[in-house]
Amino acid sequence: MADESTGVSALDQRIGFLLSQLGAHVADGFKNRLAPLGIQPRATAVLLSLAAADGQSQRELSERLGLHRNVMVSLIDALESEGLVERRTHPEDRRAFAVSLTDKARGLLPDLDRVGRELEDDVTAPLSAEERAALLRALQRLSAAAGLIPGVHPGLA
Amino acid sequence: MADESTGVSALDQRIGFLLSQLGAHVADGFKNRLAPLGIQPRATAVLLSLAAADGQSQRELSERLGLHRNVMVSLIDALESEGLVERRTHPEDRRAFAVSLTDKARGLLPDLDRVGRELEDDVTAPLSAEERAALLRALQRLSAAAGLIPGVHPGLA
DNA sequence: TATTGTTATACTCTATAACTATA
DNA sequence: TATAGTTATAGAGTATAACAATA
Repeated sequence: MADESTGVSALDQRIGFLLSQLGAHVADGFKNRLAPLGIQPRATAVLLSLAAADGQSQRELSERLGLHRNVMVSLIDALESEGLVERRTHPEDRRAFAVSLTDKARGLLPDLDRVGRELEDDVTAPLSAEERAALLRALQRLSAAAGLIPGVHPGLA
Repeated sequence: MADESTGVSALDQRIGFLLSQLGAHVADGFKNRLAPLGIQPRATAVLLSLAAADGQSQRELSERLGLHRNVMVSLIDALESEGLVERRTHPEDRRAFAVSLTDKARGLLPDLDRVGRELEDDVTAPLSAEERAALLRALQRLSAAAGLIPGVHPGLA
């Protein structure tokens, strides 16, 4: 396993390295496939979070996605100028906005889902259905054991 | 699988998302474990590349690691000021340097290897030895099929 | 004429703090 | 007094182009 001259294991024998390498590759692929839709990964995270719970405040979105609230301002600014979200008056707190998806954004959700599915199909193409299912279960267990919040990407921050 | 109200699959059911999520987590963990050694992931990549082939020029290192040559200048500057590499005269090209590991850097290699092993053990703790081996093989196949160069991390760039 | 290493420049990102209006 | 959103500022990081020495 270890190179005789250096005593250092090859990185491609390391699960940690492979996870990180493949993870970065997948993240790049996702970003590239998103580009034609004119949307970025962070914006996607906001849209999906709002799809699950519309009308969240910017603070709620920031906390859930692990971003600083200052960053959320320009993110929502961009989404609003693209007509994908609206800042509505918050029903319970006049300091806050209730950020809400527009119809245009709802029309985009299936595309976002499709991009994710196509990417997954491409990346896992070498695996049989059984191997794919086993990999999914293994990754879910590792993610849970690492204390990662389901659906929250640490690289967004 | 898909949420009834939105038609969007949960991200934690997606192999692509999980790979990216875990990959970012592992990369963070690696960076954190490296910090006490006073070294960064990029610098680690340079040291490991030199451990495999000492005396490479900055251009060779740049190409192999997927970094721009301008970035390599400050990277080597930092490593040199820390006493981990030396710029020697290149035996075949007087424009170039032969970047060489110092004894101090060679003494650091086992630590770098240990960090990678400890991280892998932590991340894969929930898996049996058999499951771990199966995961390693699956990730190796996916990495190869994706056209990734063994041992080269796309996120370095 | 092309290439290696270097430097300068502008551009983007990020982090911190401070401000306003509400609570 | 604390919080939601915003803005300003400085620092880090990145990309581009240009330069001197050498091929």
